[in-house]
Amino acid sequence: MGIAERREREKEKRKNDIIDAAERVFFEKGHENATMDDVANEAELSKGTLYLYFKNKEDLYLAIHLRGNKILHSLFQKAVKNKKTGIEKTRSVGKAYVEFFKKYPNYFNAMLYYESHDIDFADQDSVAAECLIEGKATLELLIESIVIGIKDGSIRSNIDPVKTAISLWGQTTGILQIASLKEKIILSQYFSISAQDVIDYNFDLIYHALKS
Amino acid sequence: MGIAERREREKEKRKNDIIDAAERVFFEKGHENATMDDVANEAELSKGTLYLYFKNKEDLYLAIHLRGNKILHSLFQKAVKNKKTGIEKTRSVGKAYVEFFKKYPNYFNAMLYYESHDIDFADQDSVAAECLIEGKATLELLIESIVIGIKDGSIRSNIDPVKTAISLWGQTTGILQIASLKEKIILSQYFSISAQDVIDYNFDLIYHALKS
DNA sequence: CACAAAATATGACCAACGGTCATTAATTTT
DNA sequence: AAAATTAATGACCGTTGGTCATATTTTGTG
Repeated sequence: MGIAERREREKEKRKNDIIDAAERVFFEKGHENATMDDVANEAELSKGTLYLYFKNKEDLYLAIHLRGNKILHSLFQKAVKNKKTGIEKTRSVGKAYVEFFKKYPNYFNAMLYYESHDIDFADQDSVAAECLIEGKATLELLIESIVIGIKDGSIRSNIDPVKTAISLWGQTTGILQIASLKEKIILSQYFSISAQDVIDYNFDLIYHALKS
Repeated sequence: MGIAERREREKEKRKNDIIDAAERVFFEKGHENATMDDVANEAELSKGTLYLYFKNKEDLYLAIHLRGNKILHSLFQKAVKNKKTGIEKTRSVGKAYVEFFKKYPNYFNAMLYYESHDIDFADQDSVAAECLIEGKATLELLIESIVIGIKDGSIRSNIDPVKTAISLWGQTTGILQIASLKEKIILSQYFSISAQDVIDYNFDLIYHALKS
């Protein structure tokens, strides 16, 4: 009964090839300016075929985001491993997020799209649902770091790990969003500071809020 | 020479009427699902006329955002006035932002659009350029509160007011973005916490980071 | 008032794009 | 080899943002 499995493999491969093509197109033109015809051409498939593998344009873009989120997840895992104390782990996770932002700006944009749009999670089989699971697993690493920090005394004990993790996630995403979209006009032109300055500065603030 | 002035007034009035109509449409359907034809119908004008007053759909939506930002600005002014110490002013400004988020969810959505999209500020006469100025004036109030707090000793002196203000702005926007878009699915369903919990919690974190 | 000039407004029209579906092609099963 | 199932195609459709030649209204002039 190897046929069904082979077909499954081929289907998965084709799906991946489409995402590969979609990345080339979306990363070059951006989500708004990229068209499904572009992707079809790049993938050397007809447009209709794309819709056999992905529900719609958003679903396809979320598939790209999912790849990015998996990268981020592994960066978080590395970050947690390399440090001893909880607060160091926590800070390291934050640094990993910034590293992700700088090293994979295109994936970061896909993440921003995910974070700033009202995604439809209703369909359990959609890519969106997968993103949700992957996103939770990623956040869980941050929560765990904070828990460890409370236990080892490096983080003050009167905080709530889950709320703190969500706060940190939202905060940092917000800062990186500004850094990404408003650097030229607001930061540089109005206040003569670099995105990196604000990012670094934000870390100090957070550190100050958490340490015991 | 009253004619030119009257015409100018009438032009301004018409512009406002269009924004009024646009609010009704955009607020009901959201930015993506609202069409320029909808707005034209609601305004009882032809579509072509809309384009005499606004460059494009985004410009019209930004005009709505500008109204929202002016409301926020006045809330900030009130917030600053009512408090004595710098840290109280700063906290009060934060509370005002949350009040804005709750009381004017539609304007808040317009603000989120502005914050999460790559707006074209090139044209000096566009609504986008006005938004920039208004946004800066609003942020300035936050900066000023922090400066006062450093002077009166309620905020620790080794922070940078501008960077802090930008950080707080980005952080809070990030949190409110999550609260707004991901409440149902992530916060409630996954972690059983309310958006309000996270917002309040975030305030405590920030307070902790700033106080001397 | 009559007529020209300027300013406004109109809506038919266009191009672009996301998405669909009847048809065709390829593969597997019988 | 024929039937049945699965996969792929691309012409086509509806919607929408935006335009522009034309029409209407208002203002200026003799």
